[in-house]
Amino acid sequence: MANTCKTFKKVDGIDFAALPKNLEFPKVEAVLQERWGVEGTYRFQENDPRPVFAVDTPPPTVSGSLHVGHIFSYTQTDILARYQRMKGKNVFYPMGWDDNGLPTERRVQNFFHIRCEANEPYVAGLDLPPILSTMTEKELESKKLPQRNLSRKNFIEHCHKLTHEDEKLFKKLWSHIGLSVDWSLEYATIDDHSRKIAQLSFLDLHSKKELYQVEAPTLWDTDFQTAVAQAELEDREIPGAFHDIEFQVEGGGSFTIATTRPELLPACVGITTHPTDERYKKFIGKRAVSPLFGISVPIFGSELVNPEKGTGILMVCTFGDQTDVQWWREQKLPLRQIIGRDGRLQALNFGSSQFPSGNPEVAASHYQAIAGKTVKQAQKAIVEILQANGFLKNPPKPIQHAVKFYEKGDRPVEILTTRQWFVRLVDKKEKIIEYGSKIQWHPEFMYSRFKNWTENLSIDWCISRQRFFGVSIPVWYAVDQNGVIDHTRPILPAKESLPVDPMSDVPAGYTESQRGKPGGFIGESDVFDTWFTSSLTPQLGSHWEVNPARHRKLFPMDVRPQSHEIIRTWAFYTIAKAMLHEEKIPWKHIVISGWVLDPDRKKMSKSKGNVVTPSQFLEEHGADAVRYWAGLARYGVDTAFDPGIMKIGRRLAMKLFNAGKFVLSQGAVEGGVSEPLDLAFLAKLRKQVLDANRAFEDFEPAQALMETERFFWSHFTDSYLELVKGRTWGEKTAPEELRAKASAVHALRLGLKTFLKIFAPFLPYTTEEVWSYGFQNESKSIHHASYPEAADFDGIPVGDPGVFDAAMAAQSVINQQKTVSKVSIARPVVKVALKAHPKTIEAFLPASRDVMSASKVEHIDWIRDEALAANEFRVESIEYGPEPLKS
RNA sequence: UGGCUCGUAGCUCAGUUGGUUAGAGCGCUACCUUGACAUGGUAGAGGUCGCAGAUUCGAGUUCUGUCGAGCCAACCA
Repeated sequence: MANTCKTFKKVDGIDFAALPKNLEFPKVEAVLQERWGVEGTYRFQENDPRPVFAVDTPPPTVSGSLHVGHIFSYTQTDILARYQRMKGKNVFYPMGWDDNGLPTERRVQNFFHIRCEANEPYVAGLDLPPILSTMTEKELESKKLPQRNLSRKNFIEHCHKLTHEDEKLFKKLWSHIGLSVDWSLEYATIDDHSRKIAQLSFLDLHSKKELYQVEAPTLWDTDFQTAVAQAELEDREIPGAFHDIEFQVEGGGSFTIATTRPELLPACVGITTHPTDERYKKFIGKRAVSPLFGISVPIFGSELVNPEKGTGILMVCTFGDQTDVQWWREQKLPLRQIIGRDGRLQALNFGSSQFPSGNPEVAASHYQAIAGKTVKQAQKAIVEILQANGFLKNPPKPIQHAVKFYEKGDRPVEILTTRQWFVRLVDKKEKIIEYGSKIQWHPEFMYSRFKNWTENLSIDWCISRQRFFGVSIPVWYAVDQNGVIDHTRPILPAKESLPVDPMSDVPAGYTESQRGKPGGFIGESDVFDTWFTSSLTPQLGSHWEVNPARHRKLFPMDVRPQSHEIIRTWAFYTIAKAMLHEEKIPWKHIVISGWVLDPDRKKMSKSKGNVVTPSQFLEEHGADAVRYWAGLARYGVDTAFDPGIMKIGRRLAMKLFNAGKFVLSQGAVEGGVSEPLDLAFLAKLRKQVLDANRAFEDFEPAQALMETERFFWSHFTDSYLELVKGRTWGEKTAPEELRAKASAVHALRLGLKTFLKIFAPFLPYTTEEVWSYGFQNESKSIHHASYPEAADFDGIPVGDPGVFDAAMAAQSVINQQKTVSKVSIARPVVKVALKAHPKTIEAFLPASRDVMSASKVEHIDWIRDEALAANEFRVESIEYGPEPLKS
């Protein structure tokens, strides 16, 4: 709808009357996205001498699910980047995709209903359609279709295919929300460059002797069938039960242990109790016999046992938990592995040296009932047998207890003895903490999370995973003449040959025909923990070991934005890596964003079904409004999802647009700022500029937004704009009138320009649009304009802010009187008697013409009263003129 | 059990190094369609700052204790 107001006219080729009544978001967003892309507005200039501001952008896990949490934290980072860009920095702001790893594999498996099977032959050109496009999940489930087995190579191809599609969705969202990312710096953690850097990291750590490979008890997820790291564990409260099982002591006597894992009875390797426990200390040094399986095990004392817990005496198994591992090491107990990699109880040979049963046949018959079962099924079965044979002293006592899970898994982790690669970290805890302390944490208290975690670290970093879609561990092993693999001397590739895939590439000095043959070699099939690669994001961006000049320029980076739940993984590993590789910190600042909670203040998660999808809110409120909501949140503070805040953001954007239209339609005029009210306003604005700068420098952009917004409404649109309208309306001819008008127009334009710039990092679309109506001669894009600073006000006489305060207070008190009298604000006032302190009157007088004009007051009678506070006005009497004519 | 964070108006949150009468927005109520904007404007009601002590001339702000919420870890036989 075209605007017909007489205020609007054509200025500098812009027909303000033709502009829409309000900002049309979807249209403007699309146009500007296109323009920024074409003009390369956010391009990093590698050969530019300006100081760099490098952002270590989190590569999002490409899992196809986008939620408001993404928008929230990425927008906060973008705001920082935009501020630094306007500060004249050469901003390095890449985007990566974390597309490998378990979440991706799981999604690909479900999406195509496939499974990776190492022995399956490769099928060239295989391109499966997504199964869920032809049937619903329910139909799929009811049909019980078997998953199709794919070769490793075919499986990886499908992973690439799906992640590529998912990345497009992310990119679309990022563009819509207005991230000022340089898309020419796009990368994926599985691409050749990332694989190369990750493998270089491996070689470097290997040469520094910080890597080792060992066959040892390892945390194992039975669903994914891979080793996992301590950092990837989480506790979950699940129901369980204490089972009281009676053991006989050799040479007489008996006792009852309490266990939550009776299915591990065949894996029992010892019994322990507290050395001072009067009930049991007589048994220490003797041996006990496990019921059902008749295996003789030693009884030993240990300070670690809590006499209060259970029955005060317990069985040590292979392996119930990490304490079992400790006892196994200390007491040099035998190994009785009964749980297989698939989480099922594997076949055992009772009577062998490993399972020396007193009665192998009986043991085997008991075990037959649980062999091949999952842990859960086996538990149920063995409880029945124990009960039938009278070994269960009491009915199982249900409890609720915390059990360790792999954070992405569905069953508790087991501890299995497997061969894995580790990075030595436990011996460097203090040094890692020291490096962490050299980084500035925002908010500061997040450092204690990092410190706390590092202090409690007890296991080295297991970096090998028995998965498929990941970065290969770049080693081969020699196979000797007897066909035995020699793990002790891994064959490493040359740096120049990276990246390599040991499953298809051949080590130097061998030929492909020797693969897997005696006297030949075998490639490592394991891949890296995804954190091994993503802990290198700064190095991926800086091209560490590949381009030294670029690395020097970008590393350490300036800021790492991330959320707090991955301090123990991403932040921790990144700090450790930078320290191990170069004795450096990876970034100067780390900024921790809070979580988005649902309106009931619960954490949003897919399983709870309370996830809000971002696109609907972007469409409903506009990108700037959503950004406003994100920009208002302080770092490290969780924020409830609240569309109400977005509405306010939209209101601010609209107001900026309309105020911009009004100011710019005045055109630029000759002259300077001379009127006291205008100088007073600019003096206040100057302070606002200083505050905004300080807030950003302190990493508190929310503060800048909040304060500027308040100032914008109260001092600009609601007051100053209204106060000077009288001087801008209509055709002016008298020199004094022209001068007064010019003063207002100059101050209005400087004010608008300053507000646009301060809001630009938060509201990039609205500000760019309004900027294009009047300030493009200063800078094509507002996002390259210089951030406001005190020097912008040089050459303008410093006004007395008191004039502005007095004018605002007087205007307010007259408005108030009109409201109380229930007359319109436009009602003329023939005469008003105002009471105020003499000093307030003195401050007011220079602005009296503007206030009288804005409030339609024809005459003021002053009453001096020293008892009133500063800027306190009282209406003693008021006489209204007739209501203005309505047209 | 330990570490960290939070507790201010019905709701969402500000409140800088202690300093007049504790602020904003939303919501609510009343009024006003004035020439950038009704996706607007003007005003009003609404709070013993979780609780109890201590320091101080003075505490929402500092200290101690306590209650409640959340997070991270330890324990988890």
